[in-house]
Amino acid sequence: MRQVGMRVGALAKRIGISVRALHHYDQVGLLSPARRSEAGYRLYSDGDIRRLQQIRSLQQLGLSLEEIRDLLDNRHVAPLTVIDLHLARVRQQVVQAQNLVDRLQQLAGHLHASACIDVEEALQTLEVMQMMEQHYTPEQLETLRGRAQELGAERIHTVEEVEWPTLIEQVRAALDSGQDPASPPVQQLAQRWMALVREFSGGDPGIERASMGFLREMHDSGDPRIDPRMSEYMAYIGKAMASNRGQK
Amino acid sequence: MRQVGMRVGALAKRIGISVRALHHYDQVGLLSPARRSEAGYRLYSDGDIRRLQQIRSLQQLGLSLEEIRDLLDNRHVAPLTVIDLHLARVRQQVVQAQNLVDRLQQLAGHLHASACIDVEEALQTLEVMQMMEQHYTPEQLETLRGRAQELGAERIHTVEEVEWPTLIEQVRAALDSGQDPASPPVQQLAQRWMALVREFSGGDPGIERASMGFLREMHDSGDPRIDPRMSEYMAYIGKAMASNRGQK
DNA sequence: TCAACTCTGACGCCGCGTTACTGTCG
DNA sequence: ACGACAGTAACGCGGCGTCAGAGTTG
Repeated sequence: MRQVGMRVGALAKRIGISVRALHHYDQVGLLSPARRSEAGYRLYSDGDIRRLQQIRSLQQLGLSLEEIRDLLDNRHVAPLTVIDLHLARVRQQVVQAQNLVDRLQQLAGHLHASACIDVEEALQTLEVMQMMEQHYTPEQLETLRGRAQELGAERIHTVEEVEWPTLIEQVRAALDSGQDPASPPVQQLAQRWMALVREFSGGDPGIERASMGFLREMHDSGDPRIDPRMSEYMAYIGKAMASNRGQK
Repeated sequence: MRQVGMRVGALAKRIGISVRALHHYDQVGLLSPARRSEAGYRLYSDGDIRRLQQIRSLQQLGLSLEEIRDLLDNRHVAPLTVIDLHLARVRQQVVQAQNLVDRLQQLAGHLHASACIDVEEALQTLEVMQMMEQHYTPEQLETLRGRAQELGAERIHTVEEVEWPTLIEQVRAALDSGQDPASPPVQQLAQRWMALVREFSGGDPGIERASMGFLREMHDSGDPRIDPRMSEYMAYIGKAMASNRGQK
């Protein structure tokens, strides 16, 4: 019995694998049975079984069938290199999956907090968060989080949904009516603008600079949540602030 | 320009995606352009762009295209559930990847330590380690590791490669020559057997019991590294030990 | 007319799962 | 002659990459 070798079904059951898998290994040249019966049945030798066990072990380490074949067949591929490279890959996977977990937790947090918030809204929040993580340094993010807590969710909501839109609209009106940036009304708008920015940045110049890049990036990417004329407004307010500094 | 919509190439460049991907999204009904030109060119509206951005965001969270479609199309699939479920999946991924890292590090350690050790040898070590992790409790493993350090690598090697094989061979000879398990020579072999087991188990009865299951498992799985008559030897030695206890 | 773009259609990847149909063994 | 096996061949999954060949646009 042992001499003639095992057939696919028996081997599959013994190792805990599917017959199809064995067929596949044969097909790709990873494990071909030592012999065939007259009827063409695959007959696996003890050596084949050992090889199969090695294959399974290496598979559980996450190696691809091709890598396993190279490892077991070619002595010239250094196991050290293969394993070390693979280790680096898997480490990378862990990091990325962990990042995913973090972001998903944030999103889940938003969803649970705001009860029946819809996907789009949560996604907007998430997108902004991701953008922020790209544009601010970790310390700046820390500072911003601190400011946000001081201000409270209500105040933030008011500013984002009421005060900024109102201010932007006033700036647009002033710009379109051709008012001089140095004129008192526009100066007042500029003051208000700076006040709002300061309220969130906490006066940190690094954060204010980063915010500029952040806004420009969102604008350039054509984000429809950003007023397409935002750069005009910013230039206009910039002139107003410059004339103010000039006067002083 | 904005009214007629963007064509694939432009949209692809703007979002940072391939044209093929957009074709694919259209094919699977994830994102179909608002209109088509007379020549059949896909023309994407601003709404399409927003949707595409949402798609990309959800993709970066690791959701499948199908899940994304369901989330964005059907309001009846609760985002909470989808996200929470996915979060659980990704957490699982992290755990498994971390386990992989641990095992790979062990393997890499063996490879680096024994310089030019070949794959098979390292794999054997690894397989045994995995078997051990299944059969011993974490505390037992801790104990075993402690014992192994006390004994030193050299002593372990001697026992595994010389003393055990020698003892097993003597037991086989005694068994095959039909010696009475209660006879003094066999009693001595049993003493030696127990001494070797105690040297590694540290006398912990839980470990000794687990080791029995461990050996039997390896034997039943037909591992060619285990002497196929091992269970015979164990029964024989068991009798010897029993007769010893009976005498006492 | 030419380049740059667009279209559709089809195969390839990886590790098999899943039919579907035919042949062999006891 | 039947049922439990074996064989080969083929498509399918996910998310596109990558041709190939033909038509459109500026």
